[in-house]
Amino acid sequence: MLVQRLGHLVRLTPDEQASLRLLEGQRRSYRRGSQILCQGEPASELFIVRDGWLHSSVVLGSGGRQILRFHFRSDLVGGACLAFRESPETVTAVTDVTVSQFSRERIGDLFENHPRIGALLFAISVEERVSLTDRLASIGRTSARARVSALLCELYQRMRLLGLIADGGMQLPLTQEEIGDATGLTAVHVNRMMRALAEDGLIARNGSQVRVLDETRLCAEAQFADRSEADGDWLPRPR
Amino acid sequence: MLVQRLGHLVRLTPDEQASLRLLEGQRRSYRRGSQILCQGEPASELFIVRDGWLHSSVVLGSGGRQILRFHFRSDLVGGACLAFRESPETVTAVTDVTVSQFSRERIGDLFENHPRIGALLFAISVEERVSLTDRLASIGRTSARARVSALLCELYQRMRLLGLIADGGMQLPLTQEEIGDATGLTAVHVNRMMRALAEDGLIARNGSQVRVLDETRLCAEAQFADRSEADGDWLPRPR
DNA sequence: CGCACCTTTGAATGAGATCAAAGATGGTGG
DNA sequence: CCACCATCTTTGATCTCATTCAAAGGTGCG
Repeated sequence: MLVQRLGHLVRLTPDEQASLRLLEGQRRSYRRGSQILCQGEPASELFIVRDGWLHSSVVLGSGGRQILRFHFRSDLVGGACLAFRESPETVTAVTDVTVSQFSRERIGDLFENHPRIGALLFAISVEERVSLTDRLASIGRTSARARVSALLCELYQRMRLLGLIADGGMQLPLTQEEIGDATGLTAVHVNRMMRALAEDGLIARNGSQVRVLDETRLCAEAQFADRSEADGDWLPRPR
Repeated sequence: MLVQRLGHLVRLTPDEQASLRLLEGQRRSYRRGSQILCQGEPASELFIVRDGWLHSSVVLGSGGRQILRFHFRSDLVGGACLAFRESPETVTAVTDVTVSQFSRERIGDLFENHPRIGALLFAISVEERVSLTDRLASIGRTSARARVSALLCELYQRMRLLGLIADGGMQLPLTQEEIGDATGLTAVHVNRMMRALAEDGLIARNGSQVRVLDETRLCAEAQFADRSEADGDWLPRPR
């Protein structure tokens, strides 16, 4: 599945594809709510999401929690172990999940044997960094309503890329508290904002199902930046 | 200077060092206030800071600006062009600066010829990502006072690593508006927080000079996470 | 010296937090 | 299959931190 993700930018050679598939051997499942990685504990394994949702978060001394990113199918999780001995973040299963697990030395092998894959991994990491900076701008500089809208836009567009949207509706397995932790708001205020968005006809809710009724307006309110396509001209030749 | 930065984790081979130094040929200077990269415009060049401060920021439709990160000597700037045709962020000179400039194809070459350097670049990118997530948690989940403290802690520790601290004092060439744009606050409120920190004996100010009087307490108030040392065990062999 | 920009301070306002409690939902075990 | 309990959502009232607006000092540069 990482094959598809990286293959977005370039056509991978059979050899590259085979090496990537090697990463996806060891498969594990976790129950919703379980912690796959824990802030402050040693970590040297990475994960590729096969199925389900996870999120990574940082917990502050005061008890506050900031959710950094939600992870879906084909996302690479736990990359922090490539720069830190102890995990700087906690990774939690939002739903029941299945992941592929492998040790960070495999990443070193990839860089060595398939420089272009290394470069692609770098490009993906840059993409996620930009996604983080967009969130930062959203939380730092926009209203509660815009922040909730922005999160919905982000999730909606990412799920659409994965083909997880059925006629405008997406399954959001998140509590309002989790949405609050992702947007820097309280659960109570998230509730009010969601209700307001629904009343204004931007979205419709039905249990955990959310339909985006007016994506254009939602993106506008969110000040959501739709990032241009990636571009692999700079990549080294495949080996 | 990138040599020193990457050489932190491992001992670079002479060959690796030479290749890195090739990046630092083309040198350019910019006046304080000038924009080196501009959000939305095509970009395919990267920069290494030689001297001076820059920051990268995102500007929102409403006019709000979020400063994402300050860049010092030996920082690599503009990596976003490795994943996006158009720059997702603006890079501005905070002071007069000198940078080395090179095209993104050079990065491709590095990945190809020196896999370990590719991996090191990846590790650095992970480090900066974590720094961003710490900022995100700070802005999303802590008080104004803590946010300002956290920014001061971050800058203080980074400058110390670069040897830019003279007996507890650092030169902060930032306006309070810039500090506000970095912390998600208004300039007015930044002013009040700085004053409060000074009154409480955590810092002392004198023009643009800031001395940290009680680093322990400042870090505690900031809920500042001092990240553990990096670790290069997973890196591929040098070529 | 004078102008532009920055810092400082005060007062009024407002967005979002907090506190509290009443519905809704869904998973589990009897 | 149903009842119960935990968890989540919804709503109202109040409070607080940060913003906004305004104007008076500072600072440094041309």
